[in-house]
Order: sequence, then C-alpha cells, then structure tokens
Amino acid sequence: MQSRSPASRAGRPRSTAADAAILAATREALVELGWSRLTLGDVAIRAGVAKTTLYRRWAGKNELVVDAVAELFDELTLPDRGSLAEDIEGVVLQFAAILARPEARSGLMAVVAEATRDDALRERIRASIVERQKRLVLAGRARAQARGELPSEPDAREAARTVDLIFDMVAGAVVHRTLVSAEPADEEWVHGFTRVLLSGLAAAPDRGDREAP
Amino acid sequence: MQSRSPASRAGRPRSTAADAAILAATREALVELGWSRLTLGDVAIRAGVAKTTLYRRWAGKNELVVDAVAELFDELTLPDRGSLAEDIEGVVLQFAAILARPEARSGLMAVVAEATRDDALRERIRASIVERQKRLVLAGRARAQARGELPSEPDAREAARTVDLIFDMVAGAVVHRTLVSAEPADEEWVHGFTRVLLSGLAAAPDRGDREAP
Amino acid sequence: MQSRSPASRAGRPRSTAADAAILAATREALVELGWSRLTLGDVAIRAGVAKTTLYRRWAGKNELVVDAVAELFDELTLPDRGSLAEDIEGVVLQFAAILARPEARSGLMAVVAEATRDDALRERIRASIVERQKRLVLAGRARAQARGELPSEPDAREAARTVDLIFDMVAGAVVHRTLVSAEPADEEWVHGFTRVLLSGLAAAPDRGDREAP
Amino acid sequence: MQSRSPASRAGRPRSTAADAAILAATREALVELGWSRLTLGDVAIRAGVAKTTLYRRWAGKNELVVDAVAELFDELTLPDRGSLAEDIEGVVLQFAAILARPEARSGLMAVVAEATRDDALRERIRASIVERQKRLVLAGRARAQARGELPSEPDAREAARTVDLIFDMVAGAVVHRTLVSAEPADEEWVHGFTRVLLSGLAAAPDRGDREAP
DNA sequence: TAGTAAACGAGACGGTACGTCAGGTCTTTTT
DNA sequence: AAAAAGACCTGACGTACCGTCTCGTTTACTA
Repeated sequence: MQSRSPASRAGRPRSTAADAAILAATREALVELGWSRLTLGDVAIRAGVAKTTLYRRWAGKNELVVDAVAELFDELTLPDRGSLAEDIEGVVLQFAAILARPEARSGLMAVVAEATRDDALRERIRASIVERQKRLVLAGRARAQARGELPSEPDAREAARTVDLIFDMVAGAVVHRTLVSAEPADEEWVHGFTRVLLSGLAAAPDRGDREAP
Repeated sequence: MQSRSPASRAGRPRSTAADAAILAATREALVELGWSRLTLGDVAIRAGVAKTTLYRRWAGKNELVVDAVAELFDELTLPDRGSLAEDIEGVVLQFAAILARPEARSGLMAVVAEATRDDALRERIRASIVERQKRLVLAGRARAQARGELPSEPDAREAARTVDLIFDMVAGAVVHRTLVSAEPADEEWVHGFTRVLLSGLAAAPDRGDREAP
Repeated sequence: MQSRSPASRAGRPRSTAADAAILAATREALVELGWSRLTLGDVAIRAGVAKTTLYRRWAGKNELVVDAVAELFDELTLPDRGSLAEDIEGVVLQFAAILARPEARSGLMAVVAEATRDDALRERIRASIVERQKRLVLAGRARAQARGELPSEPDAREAARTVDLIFDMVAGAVVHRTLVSAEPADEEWVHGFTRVLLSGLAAAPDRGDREAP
Repeated sequence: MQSRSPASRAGRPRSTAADAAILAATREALVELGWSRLTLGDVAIRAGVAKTTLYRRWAGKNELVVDAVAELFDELTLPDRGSLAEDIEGVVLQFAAILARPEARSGLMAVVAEATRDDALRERIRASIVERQKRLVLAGRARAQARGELPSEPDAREAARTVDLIFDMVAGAVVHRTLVSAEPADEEWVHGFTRVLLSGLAAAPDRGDREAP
C-alpha cells in the first residue's frame, strides 16, 4: 500500500470530531424537540459547530437524521439463547427497545415519510438501515440451520424472498405496535408475535405455488 | 382551482362546501408536494378559500392532514370471497392499494411521525384511522366463526389482544413492504404473507401462558 | 369626491406608523453603526417591526437609506438676511450643519458610491435629494433679482446651466471640505468660499463664448 | 542597489508580483462588480493568489481599495499650456477623466463613505490621495507667479488656506458634477467652471478680515 | 549544500447577515 | 356574521463572505 493516501489533499483537513458531535447533537435534539421542531441551526449550536460546517457535510435535515438514526441500529446483535425462537425473540426485543427511544421514533418515521417523495432518500434509508440489519436475519437462519432447526435452502432466490418477508413482518409489526398502536412491545407481546411468526413460517414453507391448499 | 358549485355567489352559504374543498385540496397538495412542502397557504389557494377560513376549522397542518387522510381508509370493505384466507387477502390488497397512493403514503407517515411527540395527535390518529378500521378484523373473524373456520372465543380479553396483534402484523407488514422496502405489495406477496399469518395464528392458539409447553 | 378611494382595496392596510418608525430607526442606526455595519435586521428591531415588513416596502439597503437621508435635507430653508451674499452664506451653513451629522455623512456618501453602478439608484438620489433642493438656488436668485442685485435672465437655458453649476460648486465644495478634507465648514470658511463663488459669478457672466477675453 | 532593509531576515521573501497583481485585480473587480459586490475571495482568485496572501498584506477591503485607487491619481500632471487658466483647465480635465472610470468612481466614493466612521482610514485617504495631489495646486501657483500672473504670497498660512479652498472647490465640483448630477465634466463645463473659479479668486483676494469693506 | 524560516495554495472553520418563505394572527372591506 | 384579502410578527431556511486557522509545499537566505 502507498504511503500517500488518496484522500489527503491540500488544505485544512476536516475535523473528525465534528461528525460525531453533530450526529450526537442531532439525536439529542430529536429527543428534546422531535423532528419538526428540530432545526439545523440548533443542532449546530449543540454540537459546538458552525451551521456552515453542518451544511458542508450533509445536504439537509433528512440526510442528517438518517445518519444519526442509523447508528442506533448498529448496536443490535443476535444473542445465542439456544433455539431459533428464543434467538429471534431476543433480537425483536432489542429492536423494540431501540424504537422505544424518542430519537429513533421521531427520526425514523419522519425520514420514512419524506422518503415517499424522494427516491434518493429512500435508497439512503434502505442502504444505511434496512439492508445493514438484514445481517441479523441471515445470521439467525444460518445458526438455525446449523442446529438442524431449519432445512438448508436449495433455492437462493426463494430464500432471499423469505428473508425480505421476515424482515417486513418483524420490523413492520414492531413499528406499528410501538408507534401507531402506541402500546409497548414488551416481552409478552414479543413472545406471542414470535410464536405466530415462526409457526406460520414452519407451516407454510416457501413454495411459489399460489393455489396449494 | 376546483370547479365549485355556483353557490359561492352572494350571502354567506359557503361553510358546507368549504370543508370538502379543503380536504380535497389537501390531498391534491399531498400528491404534488408531499408533506413537508405542503403549505396551508397553498391549500387555501387550491381550495379557493382564505387562509383565515382554514384556520377557523383546523388547529394546524397535522390535524388537517389526519382528517384528509382518514377519509381515504373509509373505502375499505370486507369482501366475501368464500374463505377466511381469501377474505383477508382481499382486505390486505385493498389496504396496499390505498398505501400505494401518494397522498396516503406521505400524509399518513408524516402524521404518525409527528404523533410520536404529540399525544393528542396520536389519539386523533388512533380514533380516526386505526380503531375505525378494526371493524374489518372483527367482521372477518365473525364471518369465519360463522363458517366454522375459527372456534368461538371464550375469553374476550384474549380475543381483543389477538385482534390487536393481527392488526399490527397486517398493517405493519404492508406499510413496511410498501414504504421502507419500497417493493409493491402485489398479489403474490399478499398471498405469501397471508398464508404465513393464518398458519401462524392457527398453529399458535392464543394462550396467555408464556411458559406452557 | 367619491367615498370609494381607488387606493382603499380589500385587506388590512399598511401601517402608516411603520414607515416613519423605520426611517427614524435607519437614521439612528446610521449614527451608531455607519453604513457598512448597518443591517436591515437591526433596523427592523429598532423600529419594532418585522424584517418582512421592511422588505415589503423597500427593495434593499440603498433605497431605504436614500429615503432616510432625503428627509434630512427638507429642513433647509432660504433665510432672508438682506443681501444675496448673506442669504447664500446662510444656506451653505445649514447645508454644512446637516453634513456634519453622522447619519448624513455615512448614508449620503455610501449611496452615492453605490449609485455609480446603479442607474435607478442614481435617479432616485437625484429626484429625492438633488432636484428637490434646487428650489433654494432658484428662490435665492429670484429674491436677488427682486432686490436688483442680479439682472433678469433672458436666456432660460443658460440660466438653468448656471443653476446646475452653482449647485455642483456649492454642494461639491461643502461635501469635499467636510468629508474628504475632514475640516469643519465653519462660518469663516463659508464666508471665504461664498465670496469667491459670488465674485466669480459676477465677474464671469454666463456667456457661451469660449474664447472671450 | 538598495540598502539592506533590517526587516529582510530569513525565510521566503514576499512575492513582488503579488502586490501588483492584487491591486490590478481589485481595480478589475471594481469595474465589473462595484464596491459592495466586490469580495476579497474573488479578488484573490482573479489575482491567482490565496486569500491568506491577501490578508497578510492588507487589513481589509477598505485599505486594499484605497491603495488600488490611489495609484490611479498618480498619472495626473500639470500641463504647460501657457496661462494659468488653461493650465488649470488641463488638470481639471484630467481629473474628470479619471473620475469617469468606473473603478475610480465606485472605489473612491465608497472608501470616503467608510472613512466617515474610521479616522485611520480617512487619514490613509488624505495621505495617499489628497495631500499627494496638492502638489498640482502648488506647482500651478508657482508657475503662475513666475509668469507674473499671480503676486507672491507674503502670508504662508493664508496661502495654505487658499490652496485648501481651491482643492475643495475643484475636486468637490468635479465629483459632484460627475457622480451626483451624473453629467459629464466635459470641456465646455470645465471652461465655465474654471472661469468662475479664477475670476472669484482674483476678485476676492485672501484677506483674513471678515467684515472689512 | 543543508537547514530553516517565512511565504504560499488550499480549504475547513466559527461567525454574521442576507433575502425568502411558511406559520399563524389580526385588521380591514365586501358580501 | 362570515368570508376574502392581505399586512403583520416570528422564526427557520440555505447561501455568501468574512477573517482565522490549520495543513502540506515551495523558496530563498543563512549557517
């Protein structure tokens, strides 16, 4: 590898501390103010940074909040609780715990709402948050197959479709429960939900056939 | 500008038409502009109404959009397709069709996001949209019980819990599929999803006991 | 007269007090801050008015300052001191006194500087300030002619040219003395200047001939 | 060869070309943009120089423009046309020609305006521009005295006062004619003005006495 | 001829003001 | 009495320049 990093160009380098400070300040402001009352000027003040510095790095409020919220989901892990059902319960509980935090609730839903009219933003959300966490579904299935709880997937395309379905069902249900129904996604609820999900998946194996009984 | 009835001539009989005109203008603006770019001044112009009139009837942007969006969901019906599974598929498809419309996507998610910090708004959403559509789940179960597809529920409280779960799973999955994964909730997907949901519910009967074998 | 004034249309009328408050605040800010540090936001605050109100009435800083400064020169009068020379001295002293005020100094020169690149602004200055005060020269000459100190002008075009020359010489000399040389235009200086000016005008009557001895 | 300046110690010497390039770029920008739209960043780019270099040599916009404009007036000379009146006409015409150039108009008036609130800047203007050109008045009088057109001055203080008055009258009238009245200071006007000025000076000899008959 | 110290280009930085825009409120005239 | 019209205050927007501050890179004098 060359000693000359291609990124080190002339001029004063960007402050590495600023990025972290700005994202942290964004989350803090989301907690206190929510999405609509959050202003970039206020974030800049909280981060001890000039507004121009903020605009130099992010195109706007949406992009900033996506990045600030995406970091929250990196703390998700797949616990080894011994069985697929219990592993999944563990992840879902972690996910629910994150969504219980105000910065996640306000931020995530607001950018999703904005993304309905902004394809670039939606892609950013998918890449930064959704695709990044599909690792959990994949790891869970691999572990279950190793345990013999699930058969190996012969059809890769069908397998990917199932991953997507699982993700939509898990994320969707928890989000709806938490944000729309405004009820806590506590252990009892997660237990019931997981049982239905896994029973359904076991009973209805992925077959492309529409009309099978 | 909307083509209004010629009643807007003299005197003061405008009130009745104004509500509908404003809500329609709101949906039109949601389609064209999305939530964040929608302005009340613009809605007033589209509706052929003064801003004052608008503020006399709604407290602000959130309340107006909730009402504008809520009307969209009233067209949901429970079709009689002969079996529980197919009835549910029909409703889910209708729901997906509504969420495919831009005014529903932008408007609904935005007010949900705002509601994370505004209890009154969340309650308004719950009452106007969510609770109002639970009728579909109830009607579906009643019809299935009449058909003998489902046993009658002895425990009312447990039954209500199941209704909530179903609603969270259905609405959540469709919303996530549509808005976050940005994939169409088409017939094939709805079929697969419904099969998993119903299989799961059948295999995992609602028992409050967490630790029962 | 009709009761329906053509200017009184629908809607809330503009506040008449705001104009005066804004112009006074502008002069106050000119005194304290000078032209370059004067900001329209600050003027708005001083006037107890929103920035938008200010922008609704003036196109920018230049136009505002022209109007604010123009008012200062309306207090000039032609005193009757008994002779042409002494009348002129009186006016020049008044003019010097106005230019000694900071709001006039900073404001006037700055807009003149800007006007070098803005024909509309220059025309505004000419109309609002220069032409408006030529009344003094005209009144002075009329009174002198009435007294028999000056002969009547047979050639109107030549007379106008002389008025312009007098105005350029008087205003130019006082401004240069005050602002560039930074010396006071006090009674002694004004006396000397007036004597030279009047002697020159008397000795060199306006004749279009270039080569006359 | 110049004597070794004590300040020239170690290190890279300042680029001599940069000064000239910056001043030329400043005048170019004044022509194109005028004072208020001229920015130091733009001047730096035009001069092919970093902003830092510019700030290392001038304290700010005002100082830079004073220096850039001052150079323009160094080209003034006292022509020998045979008589005092015609010599003066020649100088005044040169002066008017310089003021007809946009970089002089915008730049000079703007710094004069700024100087109304900045004594250091005013002193810089006086030293760099005004006092430097008084040489023309002095040279003109000396030549006229040699020709016998003017008597020698016995009172040095009174003589200085007359020089100041002439300078204020000449510079002031030309500036006002050019910038405020926005009329050209052409040969005809300069001829008329010079005649009035010289007649006045001849008829009203400098006597300190205010009330003497 | 090798150091070294200042000048240099590049560009990020904390600020301040800009001119615009939307949210709501208030005050008129019109119907 | 309601509605249209539009002026008003508030506050955020995203941009432009300011003048300062690192950086890495010349460049000429000095040791």
